[in-house]
Amino acid sequence: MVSIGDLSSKTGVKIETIRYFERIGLMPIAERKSSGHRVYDETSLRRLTFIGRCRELGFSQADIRSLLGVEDNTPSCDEILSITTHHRTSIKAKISDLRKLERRLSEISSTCLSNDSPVCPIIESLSEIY
Amino acid sequence: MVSIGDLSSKTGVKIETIRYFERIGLMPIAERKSSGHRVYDETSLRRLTFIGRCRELGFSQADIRSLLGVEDNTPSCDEILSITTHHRTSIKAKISDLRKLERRLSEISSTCLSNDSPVCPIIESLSEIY
DNA sequence: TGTAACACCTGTAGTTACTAAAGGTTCAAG
DNA sequence: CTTGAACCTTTAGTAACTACAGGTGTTACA
Repeated sequence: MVSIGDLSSKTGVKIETIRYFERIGLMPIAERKSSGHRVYDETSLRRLTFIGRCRELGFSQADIRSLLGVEDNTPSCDEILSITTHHRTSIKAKISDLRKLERRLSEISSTCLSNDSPVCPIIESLSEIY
Repeated sequence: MVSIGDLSSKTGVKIETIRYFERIGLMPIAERKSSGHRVYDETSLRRLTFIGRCRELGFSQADIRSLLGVEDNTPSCDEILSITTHHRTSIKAKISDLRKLERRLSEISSTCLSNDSPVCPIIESLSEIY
């Protein structure tokens, strides 16, 4: 039986965020001492650890909800794998988008390096009307 | 002299977003017809085109503000190159983070494929307390 | 036993970068 | 002259928290 501060340091999830997770239903409403202070057991610790890791892996709250079976019942192995695969796919897409961006930016930057004209070619190329 | 709808279709920036840009000071307060309808000239078109392209390149609003010299005066070529380079660096960092994520996810997924145990190894590994 | 420092409580507002909706005017075409 | 599209303002909603204000509880030490 630990306090919210202890739970926070064990999981690396900030206190405010734990309370927020309770508010939005990702964490169950914690039991309280007579003073109103929250107390947690190992089940809570496991659940918050899970949420924290999912967060580190970039899963959305909606995904985490599904993985935890918050609104529906506990998901099957198939459903879990499907959520994970879907997330991987969107990460790959994001990587490819960012790589394109990076290439464009490097092209644009290169126009500047060897230029001391009064007008900035970066700004010019970005404002150009076709 | 064009309407907000025309400006929107020329730049690909949604009407609501144009009004929003005006509200937050990225775009100057537009001149109005007696009816209150906004009218724009080519200067506006160039400015919005610039903002739109920056947005596509993933620059933050703060960056765009600096590039446009909204709060300070017009930035020098050096400042422009510095903002651009900084942005590139953070994109590269993001790419490398996402790649790590992707690898972790693929490891995690692989534990599931060949397993029909009653307990999901993905969920287990993510909830595990050390 | 007193008191200081700290942990905890609730509730609300702020963040980024928009998007959408409600409820009303104006414009342009037939 | 009417009708439908385009425009206006203002406000609220989104994701996923974070931070603050103003108060109560707990604990360590003198």
